[in-house]
Amino acid sequence: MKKNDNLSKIHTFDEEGLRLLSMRLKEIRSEKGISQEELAYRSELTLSQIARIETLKTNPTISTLFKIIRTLEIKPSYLFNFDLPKRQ
Amino acid sequence: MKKNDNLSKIHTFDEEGLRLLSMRLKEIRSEKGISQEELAYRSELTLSQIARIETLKTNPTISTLFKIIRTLEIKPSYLFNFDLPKRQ
DNA sequence: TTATATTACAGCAAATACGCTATAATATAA
DNA sequence: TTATATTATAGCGTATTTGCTGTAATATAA
Repeated sequence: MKKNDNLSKIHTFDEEGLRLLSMRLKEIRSEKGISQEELAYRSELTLSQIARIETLKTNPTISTLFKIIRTLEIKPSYLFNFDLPKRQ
Repeated sequence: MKKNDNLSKIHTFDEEGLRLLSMRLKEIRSEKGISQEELAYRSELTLSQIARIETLKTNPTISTLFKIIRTLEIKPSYLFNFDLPKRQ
């Protein structure tokens, strides 16, 4: 997987955004008292993928996040309830 | 590009979510009076990619959307201000 | 402690996102 | 109308996501 090779990256990784997203997902999953495995199963995603999102090992597609959002029965804006300042 | 080959799809495409997202992006871009090209340039994305998002030809990664969000100087929740009902 | 549940990590193959470049189609202005 | 701006489409190459399948590490329970 080689995530430490930051030299060969075209599709750039917004680490700050991904970190905030990961935090929100963990928070909401904890609120709902659901494990990564249960979320994966109910979302029709793999446990791998849920873990990769929460540990910042991947840059998920929006459809993957939509699956999670639908499963958690939340509004998309609830998962994305954080600020992302403009880059200077 | 072959978007009509729905038989060999693993990474599933949430068409409804992508359509809602596309609508919000067009709306916000129009509110701000900015062209796809201008948005692409300022976001450091390609015009191709912006067009693909708005015409539902791609399933963008969240980092791509974060670039757009930062450029438009909006909250992530503003772009995701729509509902996604749970799948039965 | 030991057992169990949960989370993290790893490698492979298939599918796809994205940059790049060009062109076509469409809308808007003159 | 013609010119110009904007949006849509297309193909190619590379990097990446995701599923799949394990295994390891860590937390929790007994």
